[in-house]
Amino acid sequence: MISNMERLKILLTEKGLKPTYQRLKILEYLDKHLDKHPTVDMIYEALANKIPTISMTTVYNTLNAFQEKGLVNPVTITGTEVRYDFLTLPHHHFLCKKCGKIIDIDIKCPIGDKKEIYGHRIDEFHRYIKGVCKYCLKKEKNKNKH
Amino acid sequence: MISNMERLKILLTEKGLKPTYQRLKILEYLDKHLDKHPTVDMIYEALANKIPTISMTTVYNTLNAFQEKGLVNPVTITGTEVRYDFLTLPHHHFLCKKCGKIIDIDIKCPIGDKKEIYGHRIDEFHRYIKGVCKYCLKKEKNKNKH
DNA sequence: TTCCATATTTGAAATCATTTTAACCATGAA
DNA sequence: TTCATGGTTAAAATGATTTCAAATATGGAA
Repeated sequence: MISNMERLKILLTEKGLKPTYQRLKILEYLDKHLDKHPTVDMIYEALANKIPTISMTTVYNTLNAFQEKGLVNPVTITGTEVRYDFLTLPHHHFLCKKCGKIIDIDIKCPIGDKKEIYGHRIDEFHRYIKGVCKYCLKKEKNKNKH
Repeated sequence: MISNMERLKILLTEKGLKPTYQRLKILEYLDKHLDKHPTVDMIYEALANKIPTISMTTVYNTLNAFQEKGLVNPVTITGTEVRYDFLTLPHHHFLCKKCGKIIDIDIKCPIGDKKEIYGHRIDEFHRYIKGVCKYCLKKEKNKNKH
């Protein structure tokens, strides 16, 4: 049975990146917190406990390298910060304007598989929705009851 | 016959913004260059000729005010800069990775009119595509002929 | 029209995220 | 062991955006 760390090590090597301790730890964090869509800062803060010498520059460098290799996708949905998304399957994002949570959403759409639109070649297809998530809607409803 | 400037003046007043000279000029620029999706800098540079005293701060302030009132939409498709989109009808964006141009696209999609998805309330629905525009594709083709 | 209160504009300074730089360190090959 | 290469680090530089306080413009009331 292959361990999770082994899996991530292989992933880095496949992408042509040396599996250094810092890169592995950053990748592990992204993998463990898929739902968080963390910022550079969140990753740095979380790892600084375990790796006291880690620097912001390393987190920036690493995320830029991951992005170039297609391991990670920047998500600029909030408009004020860059969040990072560990790439698994293509999916879309929902930003809750109340709690700020970013929720992964699967939207089926006929354009999804097209390779071309109005003569332009399609390489990437991104979608995002802003609104209020069902948890915040529920809270609002309960508040109004009293 | 109502002039274009009158129309923009009315638009500002309707939104609760005093139609000052600077705001009118910025709005006029946005209206005249719908296809450009300009940055703060592009607007500043273009207006600095006509209004030598205008400041960056004013352009920032004005765009932030326009955004709050729903006159303008920030477009973060390139990942390195904020482009501004003068709101007319809902539409989507195509970024050409060769020439950097942002092209407005009309995509029909069944989800487009939905008010809810997986229980979350939909307020805004954004979509963007990255690829190579038809003009750059044509250039590439011609190059290969020789 | 003139005066006034208020909102807007302005340039300078402050802030904040990100990148650059240069020194240091780790790794693997000769 | 030595060397070359690439990665990590902290400090400094950069660049976009915001804050601040003073100056100015605006629209309403007298």
